[in-house]
Amino acid sequence: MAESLKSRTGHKAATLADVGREAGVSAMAASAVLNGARTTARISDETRSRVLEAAERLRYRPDEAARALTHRRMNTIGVVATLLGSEPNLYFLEIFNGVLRGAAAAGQNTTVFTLDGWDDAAQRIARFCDGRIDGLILVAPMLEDDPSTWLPPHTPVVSIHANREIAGVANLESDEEAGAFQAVSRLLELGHRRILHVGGPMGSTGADRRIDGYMRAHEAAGVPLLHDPVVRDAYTFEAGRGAMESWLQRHRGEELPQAVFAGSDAIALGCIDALAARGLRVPADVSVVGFDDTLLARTSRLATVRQPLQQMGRQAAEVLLSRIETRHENPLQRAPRNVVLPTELVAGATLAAPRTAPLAIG
Amino acid sequence: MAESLKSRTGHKAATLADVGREAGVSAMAASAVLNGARTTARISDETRSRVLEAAERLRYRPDEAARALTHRRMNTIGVVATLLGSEPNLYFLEIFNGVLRGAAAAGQNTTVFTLDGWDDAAQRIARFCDGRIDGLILVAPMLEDDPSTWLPPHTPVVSIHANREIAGVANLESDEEAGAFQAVSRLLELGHRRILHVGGPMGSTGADRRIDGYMRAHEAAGVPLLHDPVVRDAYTFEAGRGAMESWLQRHRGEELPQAVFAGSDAIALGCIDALAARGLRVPADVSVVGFDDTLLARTSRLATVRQPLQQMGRQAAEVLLSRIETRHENPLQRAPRNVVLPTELVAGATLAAPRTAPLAIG
DNA sequence: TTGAAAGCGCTAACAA
DNA sequence: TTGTTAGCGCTTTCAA
Repeated sequence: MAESLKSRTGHKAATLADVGREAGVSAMAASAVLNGARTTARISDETRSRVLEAAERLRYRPDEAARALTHRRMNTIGVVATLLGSEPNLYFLEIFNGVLRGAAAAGQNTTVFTLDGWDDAAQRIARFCDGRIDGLILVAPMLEDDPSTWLPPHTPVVSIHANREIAGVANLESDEEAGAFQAVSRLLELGHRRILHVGGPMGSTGADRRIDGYMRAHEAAGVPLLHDPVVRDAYTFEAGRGAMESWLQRHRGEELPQAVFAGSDAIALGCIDALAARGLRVPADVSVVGFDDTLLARTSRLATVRQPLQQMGRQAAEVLLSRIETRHENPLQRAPRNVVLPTELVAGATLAAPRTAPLAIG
Repeated sequence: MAESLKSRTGHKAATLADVGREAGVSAMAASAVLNGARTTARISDETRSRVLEAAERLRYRPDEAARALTHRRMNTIGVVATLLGSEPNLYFLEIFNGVLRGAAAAGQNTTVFTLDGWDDAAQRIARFCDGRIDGLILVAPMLEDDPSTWLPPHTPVVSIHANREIAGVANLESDEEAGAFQAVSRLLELGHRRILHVGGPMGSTGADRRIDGYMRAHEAAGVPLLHDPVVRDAYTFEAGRGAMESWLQRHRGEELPQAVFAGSDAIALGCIDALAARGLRVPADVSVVGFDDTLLARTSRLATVRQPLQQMGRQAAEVLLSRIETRHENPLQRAPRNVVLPTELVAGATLAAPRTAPLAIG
C-alpha cells in the first residue's frame, strides 16, 4: 500500500516528450500514436508498439488543458443555475440530470456554475468560462436583466425557461400555460368551484403563465374566481406551507377552498402539510395538484402537471453541442430558436370530487 | 439586437497580445495589469489605464485553458458518481450540493463525471481527468474493486462513503451503525417488538452497517428478531415498494409487523406506499423510519436517521482543496485520513406506539 | 518601468 | 515513415 500510495503521489506526470524519449522517438511520433486519429502520418508498427509500451510504463495521460489549448475545444459544457437557500432544488436537479446524460452521450463533460443570485453572475461567469467550456446552458427561470452584456462572447449559449428573450440564444421551454389550464380544467370538471392558486414568486414568467392558465380555465368554464384567488411566494415547501396557512388564517370562518392548484410540487406538499396540521385530509376534504412532476410528486402520489424537465435538459445539451460544432459558420444560420415542449396532467392520489357538504375554515 | 447578436458570435476572442497592441504596449505588460498579482513588476499608471481601457474596448477575457497550462492549476474539482437508472438520486444531490458550496466558497468550479456503473470508470475517468481538474471527489458507496489502479496518478482524491479502503485517499463517512442502532432502539422503547428491516442492496457497506445496528439494538434490548427480519434491494422508492409488498405476500395470514426500519428515505416511502395500497395507515397501524434525511423525508414528515450529507460534501471539498494546496509537499503528511461524522434520529410524523390489538396480514 | 525570450504540453504543417 | 519547426495564450525570468 505504501508502494501504491507513492505511485499515486509522485510529483510529475509523464509528458509526450518523456514518452518519446523513453521509446527513442520524437514527441510527435508519440502524439500520433497515442492521440492522433487526426494526423495523416503513418507510423510503423515497430514505433507504435514501442511508444505504446513506453506510455504504459510511464503511465502516460494526456494533459487535457494542453490539448484544449491547441484544439480550442475543452469537451466540456457549463451549466449555470442559481442555488438559493440550502434546500436542494429538484426542478434544477431533473434538468441537470438530463444535461448530464446528453453531454455524456456525446462524450462531453459538464461543469456547474452556481450563483447565489443573478447579481454576481456577470463577474463569476465571465471569470470562469472562457477557454474552460465550449458552451453554456442557462437555467434561467428567474433571470431578470439582460445577460447578453455579460455572457461570454464567442461562446454558444442555450437557455432553459429563460424569463426574457436573450439575443442570439436558443431557448427551450414548456407550455406552462396549457399545463395549468389542463389541471384547473380537470378540477372544474370534477365539480370544484372554489379553487385556490398558491403560485410561484413575482418576477417568474413561469409563475405568471401558470396563473394565466388558471384564469383561462375559469373563464372557459364560466366559473367565477374564488375571492382572493392567488397567493404567491417562493417555489419551496416552506413557502407553500406558509402561504397556505396564512391564507387560511386570513379567511377564517369562511368556506374552505375545495381544491388547491399549486405552482410547484414542493409548494403543493407544503400546502398539504398546512392542511394536515389542521386535521384536513387530502383529497377527501381538499384536492391538490402540483406542478413539475419532480421526484417529490412521484414519491407522494401527488397529482401534478408534468413538464419534461429531464428531456429538456438533454435536448438543451444536444442543441448546444450542435451549435458548438457549427460555431465557426455563419451566425445567421443559428438565429434564436425557441422550442416549446408539451406539458401534461399526471393523475395522482390527491385528486377527488369535492365534498358534498362544504367545510368552514376553523 | 442584430448588433448584440453579432458581438456575441464573432469568431475570435481578443488575446493579451491584441490588448497590448491596442494599448501600444507589450503583451506582458498587459498580462501584469490584467491578471498579475504575482509579478513584481511595477506598471506606470499611464500604462495601466491604457491597458485597462484597451481590454474593455476589446472585451478581453483571459483564456482559462492557457492559464491552466502555465499555472498547472485549473481551479476546478471533479466529482464522480454513478447515476443509475433515470431517477434522480437525492443522496447524491445532497452531497453534491455541499461540494458545490465548498468549492464555490474557495472560488473553485466543479465538474461532474457520471458513470453508468463502476465498470467503465477506469477508462472514462482517466480520459477526462488529467489537466482538467485539480482533484477528485469519489462518491463511492457502491464501489467494488480497488480504484487505485485507475485513479489518475498525481491527482489528490477524497472519497465519501467509500465501500473499501483506497490507498492514499482520505475518506469521509458517517456513523451509520450508530444511527441504525438509535432508530431501532427508539422503536423498541416505544414498545415495538416486530420490526422489519427493508434495507439497501448487497455489496453496499452502508447497507451492511445499518443491518448491524438493527441487530445490535435488538440484542441490547434483549428482544428476539422477527422471523425473516431483513430484506434487501436497491435504495429506491420502487424497490422499497416491491420489497414490502412481496414480504407481505410471503407472510400472508401472519401477524403484521408493528414497524419498518428502512434503509433509505426512498425505500421508506415505497414501503408506506405499499402499506397504503392495502389500506394500512402510518403510523397508526405501522410505524416507519427512513434513513438519510434527504429532501424526501423533510417534505413528507418522515421519521429518519439524519446523515449530514451536505456537510459531508462541503467538508470533502475542503479536505480536497487543502490536499491540492499541499500536493507538492511530502506525501506522507497526507496519509489516508478517515473522518466519521455523527448521525442522529430525526423525529417525524411516522413514528408512534404500536397498536394495542395486533393486525393480521390480509 | 518595460520588453524580449523561453516554455507550459500538445499538435498541425512541412521537410527530410 | 519520421523528425523539425512553429505556435495555441499566458506567465515568468531576466535583461534593458
